[in-house]
Amino acid sequence: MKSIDRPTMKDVALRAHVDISVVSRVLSQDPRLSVTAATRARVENAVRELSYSPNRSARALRTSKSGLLTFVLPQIANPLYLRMVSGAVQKAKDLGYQLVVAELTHAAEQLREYQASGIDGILLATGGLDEDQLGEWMEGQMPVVVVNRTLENSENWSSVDYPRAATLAADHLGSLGHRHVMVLTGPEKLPGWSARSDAFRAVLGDHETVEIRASGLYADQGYAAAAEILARRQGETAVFVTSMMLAVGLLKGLRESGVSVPEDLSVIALHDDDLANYVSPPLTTVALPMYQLGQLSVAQLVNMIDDKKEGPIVVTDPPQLVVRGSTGPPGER
Amino acid sequence: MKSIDRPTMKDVALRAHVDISVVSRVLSQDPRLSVTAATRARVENAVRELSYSPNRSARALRTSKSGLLTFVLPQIANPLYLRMVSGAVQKAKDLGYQLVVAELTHAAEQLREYQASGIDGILLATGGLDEDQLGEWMEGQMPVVVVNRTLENSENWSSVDYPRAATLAADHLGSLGHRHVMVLTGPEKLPGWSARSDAFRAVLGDHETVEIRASGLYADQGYAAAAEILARRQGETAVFVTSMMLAVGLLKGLRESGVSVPEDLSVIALHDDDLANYVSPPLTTVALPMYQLGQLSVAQLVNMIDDKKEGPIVVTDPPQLVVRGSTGPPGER
DNA sequence: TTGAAAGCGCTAACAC
DNA sequence: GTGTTAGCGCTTTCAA
Repeated sequence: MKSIDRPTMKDVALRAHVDISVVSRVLSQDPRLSVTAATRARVENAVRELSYSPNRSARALRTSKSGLLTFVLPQIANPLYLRMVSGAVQKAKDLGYQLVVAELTHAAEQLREYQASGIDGILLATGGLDEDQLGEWMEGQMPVVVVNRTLENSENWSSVDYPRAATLAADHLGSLGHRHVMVLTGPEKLPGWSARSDAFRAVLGDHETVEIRASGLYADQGYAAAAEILARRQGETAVFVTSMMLAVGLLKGLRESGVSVPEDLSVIALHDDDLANYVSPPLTTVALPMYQLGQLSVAQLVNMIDDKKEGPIVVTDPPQLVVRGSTGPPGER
Repeated sequence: MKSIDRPTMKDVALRAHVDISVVSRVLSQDPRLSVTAATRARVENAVRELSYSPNRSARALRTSKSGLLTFVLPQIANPLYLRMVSGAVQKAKDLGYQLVVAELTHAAEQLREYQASGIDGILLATGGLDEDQLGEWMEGQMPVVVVNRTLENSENWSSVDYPRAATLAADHLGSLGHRHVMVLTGPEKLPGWSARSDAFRAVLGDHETVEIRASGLYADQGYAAAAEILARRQGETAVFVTSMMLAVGLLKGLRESGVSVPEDLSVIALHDDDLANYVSPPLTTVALPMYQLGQLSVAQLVNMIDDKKEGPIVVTDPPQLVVRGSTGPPGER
């Protein structure tokens, strides 16, 4: 399959009766441009008439910038990341980049591959790695933004406002009358994660709060955690889950154990997805602006590529409480 | 942020005491290579010592092949497509390509953009467009594979074996004792879709089968269809749903109408996802090899790019019945 | 304000 | 079997 020859800058130059370099200047919107209005118009006409668009490979070679960003995900088939990717795709397009997706497999060798592959920067979404493992990524010469978590030894991260979201969840449970609440959270003792439970406890828990760690972030690990929750429960009337898919699994576990939600136990989770409507009972959540997180992370990365200073990003769009059926007053039964 | 200068082919050539063109030949594994074993070894050593990897932009410019494939999706945030994308990413990497993801928005203008953006080919997953709308994509000079559906006027499509999957579903319901079954299917009268219900009817339905068309393929449209299903139901004891997310919504609709599944009505759906475990009752499905579909579609596309003849692809990995809680004998209550 | 020219790193046709 | 060379399409310095 052969693609028809597209017009080059030379063709445009010929048609506009100018030198190819003039075309280049007009197209690159050089700030200190020195082009007559007339010349510029001729060039722009020629571009339009030929429906010329620059050859990305040539530009990439010349400028040593590929115009490619890679979004590295722990596993693509995870609904949690989809809105983020969607936002990232949109923003990348706006900024003239294309977004390549990749799955994180062998961290170390993979980084080398990326460096070899000529991409301009990396978005790294991988809550599971600790800061040591992340080290080699951050120290490489390639711009990297770690998405959806905080970092202590680097400013190259972006996140949504988990403390605020956790506070919203705590307020909701508090206003319902809950005083004793368990926390179901992710597997690792990572800074981003403890921030979620800490903020939560700051509102609700002057007393001791039982915190259960699931062994992962997916529904099956939430399902597995149900048993531990029930075993360690001592009068708690609600569970705060720090990541939605865990709650989806938990709901199933509780159902099978004959615990009714929310009469016996209320459940609220961070992150929202259409899916929350379809579990039973529908899951009360705090929705977080993941689409915007994707967008802003790309913007941040591109700034790094352009050598503009850029600190960490926290998306300011406020989290939204979405009340569905899984929360209610305590001990209603 | 400045990336350190990577070694070029020239550096390798210098170190191996050969001409740059020899390096090129060794690296491109030219079939009719004419290189001494010794020279080849020297080159390979130099490559290793410098950890050289070719500059993709330069190669792209020279060969006018970017090494980029774009996967166009109707909406990224749809679990249905995830495994496909995952398989495609994996295969693309194996074949030396990178996979760019994009969302389908304005079909017409977008195609032009792709042509301008220098990608080598397109995977198009968009069950919603009819063959006319697809026309401009197929007729362009760019290789396009339409993924997950059949086409009548083109061979450039790939699909899983929906008829076989539908047959599996029908067999399951049949062996359970169901004789009167409704079909809930997608919105359009597309060839790929009628194949699903036709195959199903071939097994079960000598008699007339009521077919309900949902207005989309997502859970909310399945939810909306519940009312119509119940209104038009005349003794049917099961529903065959041609796409999983519809069934997820349907289950909720039935639950809210007080219909118990599977006692009052069995539900079985095409496509499987972990999610099916977490709805209530767990959904019986026929799992389809979507990961392999992603892989094979990429292979097919790359063959087109390489001018190798390639007909349509139907993934041969067999569909698998996954019995969960939503199917049972009719009228058990 | 515009033109000329070099060269980014690589491949491939051709010469030796 | 190996080297020479032209040039892919573009950006950018320098000269006019």
